Amino acid sequence: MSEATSPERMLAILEMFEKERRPLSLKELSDYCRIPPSTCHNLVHTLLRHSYLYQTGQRKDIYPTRRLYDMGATILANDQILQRLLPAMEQLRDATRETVILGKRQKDRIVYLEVLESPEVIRYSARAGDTKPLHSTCIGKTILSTLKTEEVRRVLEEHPPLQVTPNTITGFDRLMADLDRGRARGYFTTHGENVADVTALAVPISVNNELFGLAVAGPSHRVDASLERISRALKDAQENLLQQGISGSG
Amino acid sequence: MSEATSPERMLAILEMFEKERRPLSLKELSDYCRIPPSTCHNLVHTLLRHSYLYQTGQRKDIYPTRRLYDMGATILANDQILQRLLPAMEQLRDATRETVILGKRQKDRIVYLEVLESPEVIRYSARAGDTKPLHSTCIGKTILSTLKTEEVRRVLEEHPPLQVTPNTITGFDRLMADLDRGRARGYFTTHGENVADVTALAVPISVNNELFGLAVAGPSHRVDASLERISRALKDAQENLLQQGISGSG
DNA sequence: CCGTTGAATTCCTATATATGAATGAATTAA
DNA sequence: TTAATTCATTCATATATAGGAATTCAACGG
Repeated sequence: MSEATSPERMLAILEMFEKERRPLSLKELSDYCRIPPSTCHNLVHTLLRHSYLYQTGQRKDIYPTRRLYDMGATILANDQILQRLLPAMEQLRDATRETVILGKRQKDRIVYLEVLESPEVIRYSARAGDTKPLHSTCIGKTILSTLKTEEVRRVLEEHPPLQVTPNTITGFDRLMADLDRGRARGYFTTHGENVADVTALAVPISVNNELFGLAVAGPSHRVDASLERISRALKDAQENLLQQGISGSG
Repeated sequence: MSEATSPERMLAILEMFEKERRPLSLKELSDYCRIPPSTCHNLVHTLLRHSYLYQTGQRKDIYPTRRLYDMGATILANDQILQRLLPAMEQLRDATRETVILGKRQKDRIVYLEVLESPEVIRYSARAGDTKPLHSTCIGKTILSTLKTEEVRRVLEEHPPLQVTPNTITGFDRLMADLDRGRARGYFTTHGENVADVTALAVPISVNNELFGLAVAGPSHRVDASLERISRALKDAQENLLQQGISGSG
């Protein structure tokens, strides 16, 4: 029938407003989201009925109401994990002046749950909700490092690692060796393995017995030059959270 | 098939997190939202795939990511109408110390687009996205006042006015007389017609040739006692917006 | 004022989806 | 440790929905 499910299309409509940042007509939504007009009409009217959208302007232009924002704000304010980790993340961002990321494994990907961007104009830039591979990101390696060798092998077989950049480690043995190095030094790294010229470090963090990865990422030239200082700050943050009883890392 | 469409159910799931303010299991979502487990499973996994939800805790508890909030924030920040009206609304709220509301007609209802609540502990309380009837709210009367008599009659025939409170005006002639009084004095009122013991005043505001209603609402005992002062503040706000070229009221 | 154009809306049916029932996984109790 | 229970997941099919086509509506230019 359709190329996407109707719930997905509903998300696509909302995301289109996020992208375009202006009121859109039914036709525009239909075109941009690749949804047939009649189907788009139905979806938009469902959202209108529930007050997630309203009609503005004479040309029947449509725009989201505050409803979505208020919902997101309430939900965000009640996220126990983010609440508990945010102060330490802010401190780490300020100490390193690089982008700080909280991530978690979701099946065969890492999802970014929180991104605090560096104050520098040249910085690692990402958004909460972005997903990245397991094998080519430092948070991913952090997660993989907690698995048994056989489990890592199985994961990599089910989801063969892509050569994302020239530096990406795709071989099983080389990856295991890299994980060993990470375990030994207490943090995991990527050197341009997912994005060229980006160096990132990550440590495991455990909240409520659930595993997360905390990372610092930035342009290689800056991060490599301060690797000692940054890794120290990252480990300090991990230690800090452990002291607060938040993290019993693994 | 189902009692609600799948996009509606997706909204119901997100709203459930807003209501419960905590991670929920699939079973809980399924129960609370009255969605069969298998269907709920599908919807939740769609949201997981798109990073709107993530799995937290060991019991497969689920919670929304920041994604929704960030989307809402971007969209809200780009709402031209709210941006232009908000300063005047804040000023009006501070001047009256009562709840200030921006509303718009959506078919046979008024949708609240923005609500700035009074600082008083006893206050008119509402949320953006709430919808109210046309005939028993002051913003509704404001909108009706701009229609021709015959159009008002048709609207009321298609959506017969309910007796919401003992004070609700349901008769056509009495309502038209009330609209006339409103036109004469420059603002429209309700006296416990939609909620007992609530008095509200509204004026029309036009942005980009599109009609909105701006209202002040509060407990009758406070508002009735300061009717003169409050109506003056409301008209001042309207005048103010007109000066800025925002409002060419009707 | 009317004709033209493009968008919004409605309608019908082929088709994707919802869900009851069965299975599998995991947690708790005994 | 095993049994019991509860929850998550899969699957086949009855059923609601997506979308092409037709229609209505509205804006704009002549």
